[in-house]
Amino acid sequence: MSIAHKNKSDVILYAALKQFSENGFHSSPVSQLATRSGVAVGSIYRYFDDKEALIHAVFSMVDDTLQKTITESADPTLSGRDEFIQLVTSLTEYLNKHPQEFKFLEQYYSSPYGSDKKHAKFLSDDSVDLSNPFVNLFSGKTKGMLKDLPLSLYLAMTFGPIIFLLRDSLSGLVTLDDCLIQQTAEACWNAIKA
Amino acid sequence: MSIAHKNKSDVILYAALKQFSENGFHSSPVSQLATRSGVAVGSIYRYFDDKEALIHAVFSMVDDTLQKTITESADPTLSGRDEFIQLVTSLTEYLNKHPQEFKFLEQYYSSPYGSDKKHAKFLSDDSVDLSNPFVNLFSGKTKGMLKDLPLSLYLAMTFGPIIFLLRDSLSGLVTLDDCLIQQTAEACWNAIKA
Amino acid sequence: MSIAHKNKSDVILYAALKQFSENGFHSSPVSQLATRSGVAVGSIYRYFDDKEALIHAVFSMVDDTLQKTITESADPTLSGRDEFIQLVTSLTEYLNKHPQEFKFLEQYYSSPYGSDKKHAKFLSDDSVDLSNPFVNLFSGKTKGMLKDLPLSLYLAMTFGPIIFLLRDSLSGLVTLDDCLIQQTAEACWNAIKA
Amino acid sequence: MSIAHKNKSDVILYAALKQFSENGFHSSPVSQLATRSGVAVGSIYRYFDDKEALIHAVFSMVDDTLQKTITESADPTLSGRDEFIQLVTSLTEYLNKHPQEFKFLEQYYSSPYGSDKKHAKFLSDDSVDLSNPFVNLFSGKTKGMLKDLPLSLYLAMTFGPIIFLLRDSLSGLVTLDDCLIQQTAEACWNAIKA
DNA sequence: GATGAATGAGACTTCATTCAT
DNA sequence: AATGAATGAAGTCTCATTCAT
Repeated sequence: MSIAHKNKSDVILYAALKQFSENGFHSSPVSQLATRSGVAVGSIYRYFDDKEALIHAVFSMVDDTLQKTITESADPTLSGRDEFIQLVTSLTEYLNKHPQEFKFLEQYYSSPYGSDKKHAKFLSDDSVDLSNPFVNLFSGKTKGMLKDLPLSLYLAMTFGPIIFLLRDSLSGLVTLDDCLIQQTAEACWNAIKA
Repeated sequence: MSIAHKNKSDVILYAALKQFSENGFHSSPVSQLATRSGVAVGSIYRYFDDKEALIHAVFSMVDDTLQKTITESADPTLSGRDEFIQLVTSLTEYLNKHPQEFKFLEQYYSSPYGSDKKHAKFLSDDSVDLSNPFVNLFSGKTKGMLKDLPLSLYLAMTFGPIIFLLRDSLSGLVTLDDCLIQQTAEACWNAIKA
Repeated sequence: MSIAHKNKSDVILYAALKQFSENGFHSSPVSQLATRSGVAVGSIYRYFDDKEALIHAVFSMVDDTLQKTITESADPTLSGRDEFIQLVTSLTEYLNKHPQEFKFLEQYYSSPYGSDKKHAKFLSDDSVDLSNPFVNLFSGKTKGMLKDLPLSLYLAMTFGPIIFLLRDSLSGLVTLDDCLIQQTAEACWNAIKA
Repeated sequence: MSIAHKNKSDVILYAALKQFSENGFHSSPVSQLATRSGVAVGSIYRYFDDKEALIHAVFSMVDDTLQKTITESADPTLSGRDEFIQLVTSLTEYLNKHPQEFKFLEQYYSSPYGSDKKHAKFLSDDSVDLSNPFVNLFSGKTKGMLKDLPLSLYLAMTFGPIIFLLRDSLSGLVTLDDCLIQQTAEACWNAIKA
């Protein structure tokens, strides 16, 4: 099915993701979103209550895909260490290959729009959410393999470096290749392993 | 020297820092900056070319102070490990006690305004800048004490977790006390030590 | 004949009367009229040229019914005074029991839409229209019973108080019961009787 | 003092009164109000929070002047009947000479904006407001001179006919000259006198 | 005949910037 | 130097109307 036959609301969502990640929310007038979507301004308001609703909808789309990606990469047959490395690697690779999604998420979480959600499930400290593969991992299989630290620190030592490197990668300061990703994942593990 | 006698441009800068960190660039009309500064709108334009110039000036002010703070906390008499711990601790404590500055920097770097500067000196990968105490440390005293990794990864393993925790702290998800800061600094070291 | 089998254009007219009287012309988007009518937006445009035509059509419907009601209540066997009282009472009771119609008329006449028609037949000074029972009454049977005043003043002393009270009734400032209606009709008569 | 030197907010208020009375609230875009005021759109928002606030401000201006006019025309030395005639005459003459004010008030009270105030003091049933010369009159001097009717009916018999005639006058259906005004005032009195 | 998605003109409002005082 | 009233471009959103299905 060609893009021309896609759901119009999906067309708008993708165009908005592009526009937002390139220009930011405030430099993305609805008129421009409309142009990029190939629809009229009014049509956007048929699918989304207002600009804010559109932003949240883009977030949901991005977040859902990210979650599915990571969840699918979790391999319970691996050792605790190897599953950790695997998860970190998958997450980093995905975001590195999807810079628009990464930029959007960064912007969303640091904006008033995302302050509710605080952190996305995969980037967050929502410690009760066992559906998060990372939280699940830290709460289960790795017991005894890790230093005794608060969950929030496990998460900070995992996501913090990744996010930092992804930013540098976007800025062109760093080339985030497989080797560097591997090194990063191992360093993260070393930071928290017993 | 009381605030009343300060340079008028400094008064504006401080008021702008407050306003920007609390409300964001786009919810900070110049008229409001003027009110909070206790000056007229027109006066802001005497000291700064336009709103964007003011934003960059606030950044310079914040960045300068941050640099000075960290540079002053560097203690060459300590061992490589201890100096690292010391630097990380100082930086984290400073930003934790100055949430306005942290919020401003976060916002600045994720905005079009800060995309030029890429990363502030202390949060960055500007690898040639030996005046940055971290770069200086990784390039000198710690030689041989660390795994052989790219500088950018050293920096990512240092700043990434801090920034992540500071965000969580601001969101109220985590209490960033001395103990957690100490644990974090040590974990960072473990991540990169040989 | 149930409402479901009514003429589609009548269904639209009734829904529009409701909507207009409750929300006013400008807070009644055609889409909402469609929803309340249970028809599609496009269908409204099959029966009415545009929104303005619909408004005029609602007026005609309301005005026709009102005329018929009053005309039917005229009783030529009564004395001039009693027929006057009877007409005033009927008109007031009808409008008091049909607040939607009254609200609509008020709105219509005070809007650009109704400025053409000036005044509805029953509320007007259309002095040549003998089909209007009031005009008919003032021009015939009551000759000699009334002070010598212009017809427009007869009409003003008749309809003015009624309209005023109906407004107050709608506002909840007054309870327009049978007693008050009777008192009003008599006061109107006293105002103009010889 | 020429109009050019008037308070700018007054200039806007007068232009708005004109525009609203001629075209109605909904056919008076702020851009047109600005043009007629000879100011930029933005300037209107310096003086009034939004269009609604402007509408209310126009009402206050009109209502204040009307109140003052009527209050000043009250003559306590006259008999109850003569003071009543005097008040009715003054009110009618004032509104007849100020059709813009009359149109505005009609529109205001029949709009959502004026539904709070229900009725203006001089056109209303606010029965406790003795500062209203009419209410004051009906509650005092005329005791015993009037039929025993509810205050709301006194008011309806007073204002109803006037408003009706003023509408007809605006429509050109009637010429509201001194003679007709006098006849009306007397008919009103006859309607309620004992 | 009926439908309702699509359109885009136009309304309201904000706010960076200017400039006469 | 300081002031703040004035400006108008630009943004968000609504809704009457059209037209392909």
